[in-house]
Amino acid sequence: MGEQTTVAPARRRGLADEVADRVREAIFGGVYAPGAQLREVELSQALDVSRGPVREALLLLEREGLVRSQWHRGATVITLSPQDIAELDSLRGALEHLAVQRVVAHASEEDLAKIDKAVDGMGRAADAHAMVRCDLAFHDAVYDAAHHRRLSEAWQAIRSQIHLFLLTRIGRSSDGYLEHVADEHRLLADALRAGDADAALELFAAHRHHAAQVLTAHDFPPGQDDQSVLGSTAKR
Amino acid sequence: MGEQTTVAPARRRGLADEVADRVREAIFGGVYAPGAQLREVELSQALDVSRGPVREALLLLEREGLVRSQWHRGATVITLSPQDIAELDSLRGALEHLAVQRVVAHASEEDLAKIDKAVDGMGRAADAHAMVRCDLAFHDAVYDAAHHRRLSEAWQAIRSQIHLFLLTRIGRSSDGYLEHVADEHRLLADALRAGDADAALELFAAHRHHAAQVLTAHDFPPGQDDQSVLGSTAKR
DNA sequence: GAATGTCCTAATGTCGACATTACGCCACAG
DNA sequence: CTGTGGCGTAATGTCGACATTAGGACATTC
Repeated sequence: MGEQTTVAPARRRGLADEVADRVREAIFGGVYAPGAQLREVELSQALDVSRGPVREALLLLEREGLVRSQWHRGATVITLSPQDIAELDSLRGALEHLAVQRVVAHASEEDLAKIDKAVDGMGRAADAHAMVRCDLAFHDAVYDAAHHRRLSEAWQAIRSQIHLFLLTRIGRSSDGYLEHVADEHRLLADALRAGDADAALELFAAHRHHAAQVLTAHDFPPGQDDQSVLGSTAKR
Repeated sequence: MGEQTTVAPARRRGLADEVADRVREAIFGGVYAPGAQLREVELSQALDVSRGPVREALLLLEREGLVRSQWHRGATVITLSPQDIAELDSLRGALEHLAVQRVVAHASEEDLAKIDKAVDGMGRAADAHAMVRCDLAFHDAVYDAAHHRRLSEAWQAIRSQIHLFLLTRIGRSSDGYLEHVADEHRLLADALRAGDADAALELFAAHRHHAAQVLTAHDFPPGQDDQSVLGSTAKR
């Protein structure tokens, strides 16, 4: 696999980051369902740390939009309403739009290789949960290839929510996901490598729309107020 | 002024938010220059609070991108490199693109009135600092009118950096800003009210490009790798 | 003389205890 | 029976003290 031209920056992380990771995994693992309260003392006892790092970790998770905290009422796992999903879809669209443009414009062969590698990983995904992780890893690779720190941060700010969204999705309609997702991402990767911005943009938009439909279709009729960003860019 | 259809949510804020506000103002006021260290004990003594809220406030400021903190090395005010400005410009472009679309699609008369009001406020701006605040208030109003919580949050994540950018800008070329900015925003507001998405999009893009040029032009020749999102959609 | 190892200092990271707040229960007046 | 008020409890908000770490100055060695 890829040679590492520079050594890893060897940065040390505090307890807070560790705690944030554990809590995040717990949420994705179903330990804390959406809407559940995350009590500081409970977490600090369970993880055997003081409340300080736990507080800091909850702040980090709030930055990711995974939890919502209010004054003197603690933090709770978010619940994704249909409107939330529409928001995630449209915002993700805006971010990916920029990301795809930048990848097409100036991504190195190494960057593209990493994206391909992410696609390859989907073939080895055992269960749906693993596939979701691969799905996100693919998009991570795309944002990495865009070489845009703030864009990646903006993606990170909704990544966990998308993760939760995808997990909810496989809970509702597990069929058709495992089979088609790998092929779908292969198309995306190929379009990026081909350098065809418009084609890639359209494929990414279709990819998102396809994903969002599964959930919203069950809650209320289609025709959401928030259509994809695609197509309205140029035709003035 | 506008009738308030619902009472204010009356939410209480903690000390951390208060501290964050003070520190933010101090940075914008020039007390802490870009690159300066923000020591926790120093801040806690100056504001007469313990280090807990100060730590939390620094976390919040880091979420806004105003501060960068490293393990056991504390927080420092960010310094905006030309690349940073290019990143801010392009990301802001992606966000505004979505915002303008949504405002044109479904913004109420009340929303548009607030935007107009923000433009009116620019006429009464005494100095450049006040004008910068009005400038940001205008864009705040636009994002509010978009009625997209996560989009507003994404804007908040770069708002303070844009603020810093605009302050740096008036430090370099103070002429031409105070006179033209009000008119420029009036055009933006009118385009939004007219409901012409494409025209508004183009005006917003020109507005951003015009702002970014002032700074980047001094540092190195034009032709930055990161032109505005507008227009670069199709030609690959 | 340059490189290396060791100590010191000043900052952040972490902890446990106390203060403050919000929510629910229950009594009670209307 | 309904609405209001007070109280108790359990959580978060805040604080000060201790532990840990990074960076620099100094002495040491080859």
